[in-house]
Amino acid sequence: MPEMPEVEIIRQALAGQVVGNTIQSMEVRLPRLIKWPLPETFQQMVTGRTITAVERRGKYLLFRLNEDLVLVVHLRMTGRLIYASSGMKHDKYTRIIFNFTDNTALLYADTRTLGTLYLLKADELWRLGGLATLGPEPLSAEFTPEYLRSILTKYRGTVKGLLLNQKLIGGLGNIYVDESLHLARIHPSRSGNTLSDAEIERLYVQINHVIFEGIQHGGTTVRDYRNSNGQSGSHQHHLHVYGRKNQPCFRCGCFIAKTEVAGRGTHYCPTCQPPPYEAENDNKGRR
DNA sequence: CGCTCGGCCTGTGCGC
DNA sequence: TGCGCACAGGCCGAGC
Repeated sequence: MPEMPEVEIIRQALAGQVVGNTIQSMEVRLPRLIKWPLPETFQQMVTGRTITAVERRGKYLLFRLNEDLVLVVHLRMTGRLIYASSGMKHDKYTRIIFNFTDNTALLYADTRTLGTLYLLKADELWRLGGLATLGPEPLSAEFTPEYLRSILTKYRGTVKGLLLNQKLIGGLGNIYVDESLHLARIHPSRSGNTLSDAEIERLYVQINHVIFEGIQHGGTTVRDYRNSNGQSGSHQHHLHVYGRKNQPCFRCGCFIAKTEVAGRGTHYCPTCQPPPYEAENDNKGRR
């Protein structure tokens, strides 16, 4: 579900809603979502703590608590965090509830229950593998054209597989990968090490562009995504290929195709994004 | 080591 | 209409 822009929108809203709130009690309806420590321990440790900041790294949300504790939440495919005023009804997908002393609450809801929660000491975040190994994020100073080139040139798998690998770039997911490859006019099945300098530059620009626009539009709501106030984003109205199978490409009018690349449903324009053999011969010819 | 793929879950939508 | 199957925005770990 949520990719970096959606998680960032949630973070921004929650930062204004829950910072300063103290957790009075915690209700665990589905213990298996709590991966560390044991649910009972988690519950004891979090009770009485105050939220001091809400941060994000890649698609992870980090709630800083007093006494150097960090509550880490990953929403996976269908997780949602909702700030609830007192008396708000919880739907049947509400799995975990943090009740605050002012009678408001933070609800963790999740349809497919793939989400994960952790509670760690600030100096033990390295224990969380996926978080500790996150690569540079789009829009950050560490994410440069040179960095993108350095990882592409030694990558023999598909460029889509590379972009989805959180260890190489943190925060991209299926929608924004398809969108950035389309705008950069690169076929998702191309091998990373076959991209020309011009293609790498275009890809760099478009990754930052789609992530920036996604945040500007409050995220992309395909089905489950909502911000912490329960509102949808609007970036789905600005998508060029994702979810547009058999609809005309905005650039050339050809029909958008859908296949599978890197194990994921993949949308692209067969004309604007020429398949590997063609594009790679093209590059050789140019050099 | 580098990369691909199945599994984890539940709900929805499509084709027959 | 009803039913079964494929697929869904992510990640981890097994396996090649």
